[in-house]
This record gives sequence, C-alpha cells and structure tokens, in this order.
Amino acid sequence: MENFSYNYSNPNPNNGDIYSSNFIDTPENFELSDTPENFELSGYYLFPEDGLSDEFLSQNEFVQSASDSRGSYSNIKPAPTTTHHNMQVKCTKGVMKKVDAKSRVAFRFRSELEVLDDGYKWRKYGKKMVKNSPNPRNYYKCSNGGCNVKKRVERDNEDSSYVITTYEGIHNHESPHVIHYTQFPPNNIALHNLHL
DNA sequence: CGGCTTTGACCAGCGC
DNA sequence: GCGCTGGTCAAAGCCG
Repeated sequence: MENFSYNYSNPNPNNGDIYSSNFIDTPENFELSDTPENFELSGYYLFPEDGLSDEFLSQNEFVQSASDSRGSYSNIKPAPTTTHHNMQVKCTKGVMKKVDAKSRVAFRFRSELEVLDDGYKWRKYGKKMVKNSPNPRNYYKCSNGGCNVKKRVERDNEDSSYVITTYEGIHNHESPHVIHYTQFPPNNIALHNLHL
C-alpha cells in the first residue's frame, strides 16, 4: 500500500473568506502533477452568497472547476444541494441557529474509499437515504471541541465510483498535520495521507 | 469504560 | 393542513 501525502489548505483557519481572488483564479494554476493515477479530483463547488447575480445562480450554481492531473476540465456537475442565502436560519429542537452558508464547498472525487482522511477527526452523527439516489448520505461533525464544521459524504448517484463530499463551516483549529499549499485553498481543507 | 457508530424517531421546510 | 424530504438527535450497541 502506497502512502500518498498531498495537501491544500487555508493558511489561516480562522479566515472564512473562501471567495478570495486566489481561489477564483485557481483552476488555471492548479496542478495535481504528483497525484497517483487512480486519484482524481473532478470538480468542486462553491455555494453562492448574496450579491451574486441571478444569471450566475441559474448556471447550476457552481462557481469554478478544478483541472485534473492532465490539465483538462472534466465532469462538471451541479451541486448536490444548494442554499441561496448567505445566512440561513435553522431551527433545531426549538433552538434557532444562524448558518453561514458561504463557507460551504463540495468536492467530487473518484475514490473507492467512502471517507477520505482529510486530516481532521470526524464523528458520524447520521445516515440517510436520499431521494433519487441508491446510495446513503452520511453526516459527520468535526470531533474537535467547539468546532462546528460539518461534512456530508455520499456517492454520486450517476457514477458510484465518485464520492461527493460537502464541507460546511470553517474549522477554528488547525488540522493535526497540515502542510500549507497556497495556490489552491478553497477552504481550510487538507487532503492527505490517502492510502491508495 | 470511553469513544464511536448505528438507526429509528423527531423536527422544520417546502410544495401541493 | 398534509405528506414528503432532508437534517439532526439520542439511546443503544459495538469495539478497542
């Protein structure tokens, strides 16, 4: 088993501004030149915030795609779920919560693994079958105390060889072992230690 | 025994 | 108002 290490992360975990110019320009600069052949990042999705045009929102609501290791753009798909407002209000057990929807980003990977080791420790808190998909959706929360980051993991219902991972929120702490990669920091997400 | 997963129940939002 | 759907809770079970 080969141990593959690769990271792209937010240099400042407390900076939730994922709409930096660095991010929007990233696909042209982004290279996965040292990734193994059987690992493919096919795209990622930013969730729109207030202030973006209606025209923009109508375009399946993705903002940018990432190139694969061969420099081509591939398999861009609409976000599995969307939120149109920067700030949502959720009511859970009678408690109203504001949710910062702008800090959501979804990745789509070709992977045989259901859950990739992204450097953070997650606690599973739910599993749900979703409509129009044969695959369950799994819900995770960051296990770090006081960190409210969540992620959803599900297999692409059109091609089950792909895994869609949606992150919501910004970690208020560092990953246990992050190596900063400054050219492609869509969120404070580190992908590393993939055992392929 | 503590931490994690499983899973059914519960709740809110939405469309009809 | 009602039913459907997605998201979350929390008790029970599992495991190291």
